[in-house]
Parts: sequence; structure tokens; C-alpha cells
Amino acid sequence: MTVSWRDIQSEALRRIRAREWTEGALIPNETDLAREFGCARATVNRALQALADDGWLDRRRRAGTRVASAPLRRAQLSIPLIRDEIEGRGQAFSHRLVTREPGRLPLALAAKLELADGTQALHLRTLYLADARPFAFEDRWVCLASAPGIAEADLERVSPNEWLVRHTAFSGGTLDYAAEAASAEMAEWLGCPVGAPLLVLERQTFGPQGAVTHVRLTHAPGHRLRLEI
Amino acid sequence: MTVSWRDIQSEALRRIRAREWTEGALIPNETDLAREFGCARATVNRALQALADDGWLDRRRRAGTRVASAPLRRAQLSIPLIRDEIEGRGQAFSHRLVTREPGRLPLALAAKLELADGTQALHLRTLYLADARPFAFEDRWVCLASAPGIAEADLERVSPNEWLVRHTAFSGGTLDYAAEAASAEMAEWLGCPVGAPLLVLERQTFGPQGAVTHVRLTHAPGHRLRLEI
DNA sequence: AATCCGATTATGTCTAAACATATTGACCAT
DNA sequence: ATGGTCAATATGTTTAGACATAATCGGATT
Repeated sequence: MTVSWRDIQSEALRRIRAREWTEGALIPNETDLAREFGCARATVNRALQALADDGWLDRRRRAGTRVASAPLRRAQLSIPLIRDEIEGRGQAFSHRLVTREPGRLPLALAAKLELADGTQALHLRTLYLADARPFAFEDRWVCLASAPGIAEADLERVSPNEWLVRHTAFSGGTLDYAAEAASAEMAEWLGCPVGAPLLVLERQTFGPQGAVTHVRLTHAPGHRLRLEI
Repeated sequence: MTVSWRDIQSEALRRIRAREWTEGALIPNETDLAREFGCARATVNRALQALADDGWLDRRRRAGTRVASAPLRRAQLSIPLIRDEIEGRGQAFSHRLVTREPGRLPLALAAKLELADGTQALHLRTLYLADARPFAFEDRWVCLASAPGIAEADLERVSPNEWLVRHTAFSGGTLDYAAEAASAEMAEWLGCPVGAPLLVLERQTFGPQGAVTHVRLTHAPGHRLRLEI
């Protein structure tokens, strides 16, 4: 049996955790490690790259490889469709489209999305329900240029959330979570006291031709966002 | 100039996002892609493995490579040390250790962490400051068995957060974010009105020998959690 | 002292070729 | 139909060798 890159990876990880290779210190170069383990340099390279990807090592050409000073962890969040999130708890999903108005993007939003003032957009407001109880209220602007077809879509049957996921190309975006107090209007939609602490998600999505949509999703009280490392 | 694996990676990503390769569908095999791009199969392999690591593709021997079923729903969060988060904004970091009491884990926590009742632990409460203004309040329980040495650590100099990151191995954990109203005590620590909406993080960390620590981190008003897709 | 420049060096990437391994799918026997 | 066997196939891994590239180090020059 030859030496696999995973063997090297786990041995290196052991040395890091056992402090045989200490924080910030240089470790032997790939050629020496290859000799030590009796394998090709490419195999060592594979192992060390994987460790660097996971944040255990810092590597720089010519400067060598050192043990990372503060291993920084990456958490992954899976963002389910609202429908899946609700049905996953065994509750019944439904939604009510409250507003559907074509119009021009508000100035503040246009600036945030790096679009020209007055870009044509569709303003949608939707209440999502779990077992007929308010789950979240969504305030969304969709750029017509980047989401052709939404003007004709039947958003009473398929929620805006699902329609966009299924019908538009995207290239990236940002999510911002914050805690906010319920406004009078939000309190009414969500059936909670004014001032109740709510988890608010502000999401911007960009496609190949620029911004696609901007969403403010205000969750009903008690909502939790879970991430796993 | 030859074709780099990053070129292939970004072209493949473009095809996924543009839906030229649709969700769940098989993509061409490595040999064909290598022919198309005019490079070695190993180069294609490198690119597709990277995309699979990031969750865009599902790969199985003999079965081929398909576009992941829900590529939209993944976001990545890098969890910085609180110190880095504050210093990254150009503010001065400091902390005050408020409580440090050895004791037995409360029953509710022990159950959550799947530990025996009465496990020996250390209870720590810390206020984190940015430019001398409250940034977050941390309530933490650390299992002594999984964090040997913490009993003797000088946590006035190195914050509990940093000490644990540097000195314990961890294999996984969960993060839960929620919005909560400021209690009277929290309002005092954070210098905000009682009832103010606060973003609260509850984190559990597990190591090779079981639970390491449980943290409730209550952020000062206005804090935002940002994720990128 | 400061700066530029070239040699050196460690990592990064690509190739071609070979073999390993998991799965599938077809063929065959029951 | 049912189940078993085996060949085909796509990805996974390893190798040796070559060249690319970034960063560092020293020495030479100003």
C-alpha cells in the first residue's frame, strides 16, 4: 500500500494539534516531507493544500508553510426555500401576495444595488404562513430586466421566493441578519406586540447582468437561524 | 498560455449559474471536458473537485458528476475571533472577565450537550468592548475534561474566546442566531434600554471527546451578521 | 543608508500515464 | 421475475518531470 495524501493530512493535523509543529512556526518544505513519507511531492502538496483550505496552515510561495496563528473556521449555512423550511417541520405552507405593483426602484435601493435611478422594477409584498399562522413577512423588489417573465408569473400559486429561485440565473449575493423591533405595521402582519424583537434578513441577489432582487424578510418572533460547522 | 484549473472552474460555475448545466443534470465526463478545454484530465479533475468541495457539484465514481440539487441555498460564514472582528473595523478591542466560577453544569445544559448530570465545568461571563463601548456579553460554560489547562489560564489577559480557539481541538458544532429583547441585566451590561432587540448567538462546540463549550453571546444593538453566497 | 537587481527557493500548476475503486448495467442462471 | 456475476466506465489517486511565479536574500550601486 502506498502513502495516500489523506495519511499525510492526518499526520500533519496530529502534529499541529500535538504542538509538534507550533503556532506560527515554519514546517518542513514539501520536498523534505515527501522524502520523509516516501511519496511524490505532489502528494504532499495535495495534503497541505487541503489543510490550508481548512485554515490550519498558511502557505506562501518561497516563504514556506507555517501553522496558522488562529485557525479560523468556516460555517456553512443552508438557506432553504421558505416552503421547505416550513414543511420540514411538518407544518402546512401557504402564502398571501399582499402587494404587486410595477414601479421605479426607490432611490436608496437603487444606490445600494448599483443600478440607475428609476430602474423599472416590481414591488412585491408577501405574507408567508405556517399552519395558517404568520411565519414571515417579505418586502421584495425585483428588477424586471434581470427577471424576465415575472410580470406574467402567477405569484398567487407559486410564491415569489420559489419563482425566482427556479427561473433566474444568479451569480452571488449577500445576506445580512439583524435584530429589530416590530413596527406597528409588522406587528399587525405577524400578529405580535409592537416592539417585539424580530430576526430580519436583508438579502441582495446579483445575476450576470447586475442586481436581480432585494428582499427584506421579517420573521415572526422566536425564529432561529441555524448554522453548522 | 495554457488552460488553468481556475479557468475551468469559473467556466463551469458560469454554466451552472446560467443554467446551461441544470440542477440535478449530469455534466460531461472529465475526459470529454479535457478534450473540450484542451488540457489534461487532471486539470479538469482539480477544477471539478474544487466545485464539489464548495457544494456546487455532486460527484460519484462511475455515476458521474451532476449539478447539486440546491446550489442556491448555501452560504458561507467565516467566524472570526471577536478580537479580529472588532480590530477589523479599526476599533480597539478589550474585554472584562466578570465571572469565573468552577461548578457543575446546569441540568438543562448537560442534557443539551449530551453530558452526564453534574459534569465539572467552568462558568465564565465576559464583556467584550470595542473602543471601550460594550460590543457583546458572553455567558459561557466550559467542560473541564475537554479543555484541560483552562483552570490555570490567565483569562484576564487572553479572552476566553481566544484561549479556547488556541488551546482546544474542535471537530464541529452548531450556531443558532435569534432576536431577543434585552433583559434588565443585559441592558445594564450593554448600555441599552430594557427590551431593545438584540441579536443573540448560541453556540455549542464539540471536540473529539464530546462537548467542549456552550456559549450565549448577546450582541449590542445594531449588530449585523453578514454572509456571502 | 537606501535602493535596485538578480539568484535562489518554496510553493503552484500542468502533463501524461498508470492503476485503484466504486457503481452501474447488462447478461445469465435460477 | 429474481438474483448473481462480470465487464465497462467515471472518478480518485499517485507518480515523475517540467515549468511558472512570488518572495526573499544578498550583493552591488547609488
